[in-house]
Amino acid sequence: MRTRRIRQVARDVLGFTGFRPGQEDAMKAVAAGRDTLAVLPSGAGKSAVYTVAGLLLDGPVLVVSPLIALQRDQVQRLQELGEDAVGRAAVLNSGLSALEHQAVLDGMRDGTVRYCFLAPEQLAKPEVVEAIRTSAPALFVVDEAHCVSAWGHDFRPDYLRLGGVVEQLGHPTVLALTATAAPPVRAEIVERLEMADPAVVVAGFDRPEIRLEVTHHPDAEGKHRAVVDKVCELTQQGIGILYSATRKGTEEFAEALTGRGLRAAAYHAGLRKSDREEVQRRYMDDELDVVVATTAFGMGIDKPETRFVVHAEPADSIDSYYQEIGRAGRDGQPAVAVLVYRQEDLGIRKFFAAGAPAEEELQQVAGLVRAGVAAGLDGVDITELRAETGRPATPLVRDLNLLEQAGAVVLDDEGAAVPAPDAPAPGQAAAAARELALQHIKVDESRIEMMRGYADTTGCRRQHLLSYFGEQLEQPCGNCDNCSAGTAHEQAADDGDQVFPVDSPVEHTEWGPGIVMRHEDDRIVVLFEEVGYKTLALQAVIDHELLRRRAG
DNA sequence: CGAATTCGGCTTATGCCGAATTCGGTGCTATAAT
Repeated sequence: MRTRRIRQVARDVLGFTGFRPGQEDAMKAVAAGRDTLAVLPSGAGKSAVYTVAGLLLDGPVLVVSPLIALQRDQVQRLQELGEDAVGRAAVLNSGLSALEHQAVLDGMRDGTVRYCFLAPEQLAKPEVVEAIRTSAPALFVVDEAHCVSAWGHDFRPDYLRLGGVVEQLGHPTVLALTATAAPPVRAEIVERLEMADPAVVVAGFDRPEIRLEVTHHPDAEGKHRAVVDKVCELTQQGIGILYSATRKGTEEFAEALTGRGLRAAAYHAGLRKSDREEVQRRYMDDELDVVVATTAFGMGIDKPETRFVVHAEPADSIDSYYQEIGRAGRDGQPAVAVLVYRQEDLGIRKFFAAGAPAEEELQQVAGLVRAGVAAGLDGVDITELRAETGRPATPLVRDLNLLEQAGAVVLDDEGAAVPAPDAPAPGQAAAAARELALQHIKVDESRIEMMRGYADTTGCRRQHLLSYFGEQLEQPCGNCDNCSAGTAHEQAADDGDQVFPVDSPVEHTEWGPGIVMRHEDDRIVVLFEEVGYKTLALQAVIDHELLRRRAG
């Protein structure tokens, strides 16, 4: 019954004659009012889920999207389907005048605006949340949901507060969408968005058309040459993206490649907005052979005939790496992902992962909250903290989030902080909050180590990548450098499988509780709650009784 | 964490070397000046 309605709407509105893997399952779960996490590859397939499910639900659809450019694209896509078919779609952001802003909220309330796209920062404003609440949204979509875990902790902390927003809105059905998320990232998304007993749909993870290669280089100069040569070689076959970790790196590579006769341009967040748009437009219009970019380039870029993605430095995690190489070969034709690897380049990722707030800083914020409330305020908000400390808002929000997790403060609907009922003294609270931040850093560093593991493996690279995401590939893929070189061999089930099966909960003598993620030859990889991923030699584990199984 | 740049000491005048310092990625929003 519901299945028929879904198929009918998908056909009538989107012209679908069939579904991509996972799409229909996700639509069904959402249409049935169930919170859903859908891990589906690339852009087009995901937006269809909320477009269709939204039409079957009674009430407006709210879509949280990280970039304003992305929001505009989605609105345009819906507009092309016709207002008669899907209703009105609108964006809600700081680019609107006060009048326009109000008009969108009014439109949601009177039912004329069916889809509303906004960034999480909009939902930090209580009056916006309140206006949306009265429009009784039926569906709360978080697009690019991996941003919750990737950006929430320090860069865009409002992502961490979306769970509270969902509650304030009366818990409409929540749909989280992403193209990549390893199991612990999935768990964090579910937790942060306060999703209730969610349906988890994972499909179409493998991208067999992308050939996987890693080349190793001991020195910087040799690596630089290898990057330029590789890109020159690959542009014989088509266009692509070269990722570099720094802005300077993108400029230098772009210049070197231009010198080799290629149409190359750098892209990073330090360029003027108009220049960035121009580079993107040229890439989309086939006027460039290669875009040389930092991580600023990618989200929302859909260029299916991208033939290659080369990395001049490793990404900060396998999650990010998979996201970035996934931009190649979306047309289903052969493509290639090359990591030009030098061990020292992991250093810059470690630098980015560092940076816990100082204890004095946290103590000051905790102290100000306490003093403010003692002086008669209902709560201390960011504006007051900015005035008192002279520090920018983003780190202050991060500090408050850490203090909240440490049980020192409670944040109300207005975003104002009050001391928690049994709050520890500011000094203790600061120590606990800093401990939490250090724990995040350890986990981030362990994710970087997993990137090292990918670079160093002599096994099938695709098996390695997919097992990181909890997917098993039975046979070596035959489409990576290790398979071609003959060093890849089937990952045979070994003794470890009997004692510590994948997914089983374990406890380490030093690192505490964790979950077995995968087996690699004579080693096992465990994700520990407090220290992140660790690779352990199975023999040592057995000899020294380092791990024991625990009930889970 | 590592690369690039600047600084300082030594030395004896023009430059050289090691030590110290700095810098490095993602975007929203609000606000001020055209």
